[in-house]
Amino acid sequence: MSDRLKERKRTPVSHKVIEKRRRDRINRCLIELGKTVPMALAKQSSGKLEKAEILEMTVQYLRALHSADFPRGREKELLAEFANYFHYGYHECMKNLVHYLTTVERMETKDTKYARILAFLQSKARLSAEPAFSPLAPLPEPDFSYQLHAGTPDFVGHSPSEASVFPQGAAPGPFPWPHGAARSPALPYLPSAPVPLPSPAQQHSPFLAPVQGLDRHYLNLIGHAHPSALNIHTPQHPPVL
DNA sequence: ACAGATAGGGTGCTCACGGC
DNA sequence: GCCGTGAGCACCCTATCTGT
Repeated sequence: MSDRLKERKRTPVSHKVIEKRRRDRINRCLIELGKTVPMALAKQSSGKLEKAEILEMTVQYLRALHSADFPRGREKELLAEFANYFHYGYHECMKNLVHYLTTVERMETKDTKYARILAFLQSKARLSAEPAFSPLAPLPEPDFSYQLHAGTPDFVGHSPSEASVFPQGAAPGPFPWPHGAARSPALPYLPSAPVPLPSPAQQHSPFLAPVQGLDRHYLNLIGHAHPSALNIHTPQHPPVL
């Protein structure tokens, strides 16, 4: 055996170190992917992201980039839409919660608990919006004015007397995410069930603006066969709010 | 408190490669 | 061709976190 090989002789300790370095490399690259893939970045900004999720989103993202009809030259625009779509979803959840609290729980908007819940969600929304991936399309500050003041335009029609929006007085749902899921569901990133999106005329908040630009390419990117799956072009459901 | 999920660390096994 | 080694993978164990 040569001296050079003797120097490289493996000991249990060295193997531990080598393995440690290898795992570190894997984790480093996963972190990089999390910062690079728009869907992962958007989700990461509001909570923990699993390694498996990062990989899944990366696969999905790469498939989208390599799809034949990906609109060349629109990459950055679409990346920003990916990020904004997550915040749009968060905003939609908040709106549903407001509806639930006021109609099902019959909570008064003056109620301190009501105010605290919304203040908390609002603070989380702001935090998650800060590092968003949006080099070309800065995230507009969501309009939360409806939250604490029933009767503002966004809030019109959500008095407790209008609980009939929910069938049998129940809360809207079932939500497409697994009941009791600690984390967001595995891919597909978007819920499989149709999601009622407001028509352009009903979109008052500037927060929704980026989403309006979503086209069939975007929808294909995230695994839906056709835009109608999300009712974006021809909403079949009345807007929740 | 408990169970399930996840991540990290350690170690054995296998394979490719280089020296003899 | 045989042998020793490094590198990678797979498995197991443990710690931590989170939801019920």
